[in-house]
Amino acid sequence: MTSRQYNSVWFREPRKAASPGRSREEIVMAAVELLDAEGLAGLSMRKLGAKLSAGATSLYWYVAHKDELLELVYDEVWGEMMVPDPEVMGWRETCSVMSHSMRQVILRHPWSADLIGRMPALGPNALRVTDQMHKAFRLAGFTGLDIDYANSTLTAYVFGMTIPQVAWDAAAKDHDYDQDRLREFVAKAAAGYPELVERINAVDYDNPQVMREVSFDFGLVSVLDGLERRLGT
Amino acid sequence: MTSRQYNSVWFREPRKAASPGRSREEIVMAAVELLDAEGLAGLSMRKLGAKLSAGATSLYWYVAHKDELLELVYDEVWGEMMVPDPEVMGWRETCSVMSHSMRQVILRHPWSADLIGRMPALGPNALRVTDQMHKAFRLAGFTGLDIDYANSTLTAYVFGMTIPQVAWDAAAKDHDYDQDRLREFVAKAAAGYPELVERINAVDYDNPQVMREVSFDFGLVSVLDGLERRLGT
DNA sequence: ACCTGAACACCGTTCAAGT
DNA sequence: ACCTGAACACCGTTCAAGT
Repeated sequence: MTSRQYNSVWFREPRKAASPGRSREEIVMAAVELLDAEGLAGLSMRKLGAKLSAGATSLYWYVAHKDELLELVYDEVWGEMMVPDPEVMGWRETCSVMSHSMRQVILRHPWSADLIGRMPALGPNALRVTDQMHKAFRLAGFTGLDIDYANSTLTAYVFGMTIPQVAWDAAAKDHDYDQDRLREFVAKAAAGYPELVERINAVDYDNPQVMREVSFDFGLVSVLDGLERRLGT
Repeated sequence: MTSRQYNSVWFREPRKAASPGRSREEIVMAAVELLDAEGLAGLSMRKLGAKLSAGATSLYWYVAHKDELLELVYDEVWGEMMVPDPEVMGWRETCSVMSHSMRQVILRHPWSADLIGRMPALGPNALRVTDQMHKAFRLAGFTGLDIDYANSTLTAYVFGMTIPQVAWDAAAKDHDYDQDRLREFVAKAAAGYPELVERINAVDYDNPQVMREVSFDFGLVSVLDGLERRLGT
């Protein structure tokens, strides 16, 4: 395999821009725009180069390879997540706000869902968010490794809830938003599974967004309750 | 865009094999092997064709496109998940066993982590697992949509906990398993974040597997406690 | 009905050559 | 120091042509 040393993007000073639109910062910005518009599959070094009116391979002066670029855009996503100060909001409220923000950011940048399983979140923005969350859990009363565990649990919930949702949205978009057909499809697929059939009609297909919010909050409250229980109050 | 109708793989009868190693079943099996060996990026129609001693494009007789093949292998993964009968095990134990099984399956097939955000789980195996889980939550005392919500919450936790772990493993493998360097790297990256620095040395770098298990169980118990709380006992 | 190879329109990345 | 285009080794997919 590659067998390179662990020298992350984050440890090399970004090279200075020589022409307009060619700093690391601008490259990353353009990449995010391209990703938002065309998804992960729509980002190619060639297209990105063109967008910056540069030769496709010019970018390799600023980024070692595409994966590095993805590390950079991934952290950009973390940069959009909001974490209130747990000292003024209290830990539960902090967790709640942060969870909703995290979810919204991923839904806003669906391609980021694919990156979560691809590279660890080690950029400065990710670390800042994690740091704040650790603070929240420390203030809540967790100590030692339990701080990490509690944070992992909450983050896992948010990711796990949001990532498959992105997949659903993508499938729906790909197949022309035809809610009725999708519903029919699911009903047909679920036929023969008694438990599924039972409740398939209970689902409110007309207000999927609302149902999702309710579902998300149900789980969030459950997770926070479960964590609170660890505090042994 | 493509704008095709919602006609999933699951509704077309698989075409019969004409030569040995060319049924849908065998194609999927070979694909899983290739994926296990070389990861998602290592699966190409050409390589898969070669593995089956077929022309690269012969596969298109059995599968409409690569995405469809991925849907099939994805469901294969769901087929490996074990769900005990909740009527004999009780709901909490059922959830626990299923969660660990789900996690192990994903770790065994790391490429599956990438598919979770890419396509909905609508295959027969996925439906079977979901059906069983719904049964467990119904027996637990949940009713109506709460059954869906509870199941979503648990599944989200397991996915969200496991997917980023796969990313870590991939990064570690890519960078030569050098635990010491990785540790040093993380320490350096975390410098400047007081909460992170504080506990970075508490992490047991020598037994990462053990820590992960502990972490997973911590979160799992929390989630199950939180769900139980919804039952209002 | 099933399979093939050629062809098309793409990729990421390297590298010698330019300024 | 920075950028380029050509080139290499790949992709997924289509399709006319074979049996």
